[in-house]
Amino acid sequence: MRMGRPREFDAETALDQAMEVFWRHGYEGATIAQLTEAMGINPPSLYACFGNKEGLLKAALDRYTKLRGVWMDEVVAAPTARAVAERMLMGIADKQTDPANPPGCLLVQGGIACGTGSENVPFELATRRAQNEDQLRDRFVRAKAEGDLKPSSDPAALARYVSAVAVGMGVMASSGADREALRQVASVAVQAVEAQSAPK
Amino acid sequence: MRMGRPREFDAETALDQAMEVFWRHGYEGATIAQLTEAMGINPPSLYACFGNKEGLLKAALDRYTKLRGVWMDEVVAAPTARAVAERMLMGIADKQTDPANPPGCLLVQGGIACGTGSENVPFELATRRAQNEDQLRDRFVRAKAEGDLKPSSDPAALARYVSAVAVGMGVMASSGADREALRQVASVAVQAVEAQSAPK
DNA sequence: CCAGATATGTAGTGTTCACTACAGATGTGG
DNA sequence: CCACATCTGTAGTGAACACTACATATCTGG
Repeated sequence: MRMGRPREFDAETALDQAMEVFWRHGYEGATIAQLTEAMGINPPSLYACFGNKEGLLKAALDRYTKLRGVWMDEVVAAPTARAVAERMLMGIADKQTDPANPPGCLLVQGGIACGTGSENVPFELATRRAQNEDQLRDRFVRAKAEGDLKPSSDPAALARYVSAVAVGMGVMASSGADREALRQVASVAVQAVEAQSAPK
Repeated sequence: MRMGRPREFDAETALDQAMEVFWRHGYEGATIAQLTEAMGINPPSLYACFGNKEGLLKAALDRYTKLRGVWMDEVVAAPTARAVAERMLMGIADKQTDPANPPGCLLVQGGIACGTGSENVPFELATRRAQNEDQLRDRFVRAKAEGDLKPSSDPAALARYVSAVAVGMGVMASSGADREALRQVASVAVQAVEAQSAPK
């Protein structure tokens, strides 16, 4: 099998740069010119490697969720439902205001609403947010089985709630909320989970 | 003063149609062609009346927040902080899944991230979301003064929290969450406010 | 060192976008 | 009825967009 000329850029490094552009400007707001410049490549290299703009977004999302998945594993490893919620929301407050990244969350900034021809972009983002929610729900199901959450509690509703708060914090972060403000939101939000926890 | 030919369309009716297009596709995803078709007018009429695309968005946002303001007044008229939060979040669950409108909230769907040249669109939306939050905060400040909220509570943090949940619910609604799912989120969320309420 | 295969850079392609020039239509004031 | 002002519909405008044709460069297998 013939190999041909090897590519001169590192795909993952380039993806990190593309991720940041999508994160800051959204899918529709990001232009190929911005993406190629940030990635340090020319359009033909981008299309040869990722197919098209949407393919590049999906690759960036894969990378994002993969990194995030590692962190989520740590989150759900917390001992109680309350600790899970606290670790998650406090961590999100920090992550979403980390100056190393654009503010907010790529799964929100990427594109909540899109124009004709990009309808599956919001769907793609929603699917990945739902995966997070599922992971959280499974953890809360376990917490209920362990007697950590009240028998009357609804693990799915709790997971959906925590997800909603996380998304809301992301939007706030992208519109300028600072770390302390987000931590206060997280701190209040955790109390609802605490209210569903069994008395010790 | 000369009057000239009168316009043949009703500006508010046309705005309602434009609002729906922005709501469904976002600012960048909405095209002038879609907007003019929905409004039943031609581009020159749009530009004569609203200046440009961004002017049209602002006019639509003004109309949206005006209608919403009436409802918010009812919300903050609830007797307790808990009742305010419940009325607001339950109402939002219903409004954001009302089939008469696109799902979610225009102040979120309009555009969280935008491309170069539309940077002030997200800012414009954030400003209007902040107005809601301010109204809520003022109400919670009062609740604290009345002894309805604990002395240790932070009205600004509570208002920010409720706003965040509302935004998160909007994103969920736009990605397919049904009314019951949103009501469950609201129901859980209210418990955090309850935890900040003074024991009766 | 040659043939085939893949990557790269230059320089475009057609399409779609927000926006407008212009001519005709419809109103008001004198 | 005329001068003027504003609106409307047709038909575009230049610019920006996602994407690509093509020539050249750089690799591997034989």
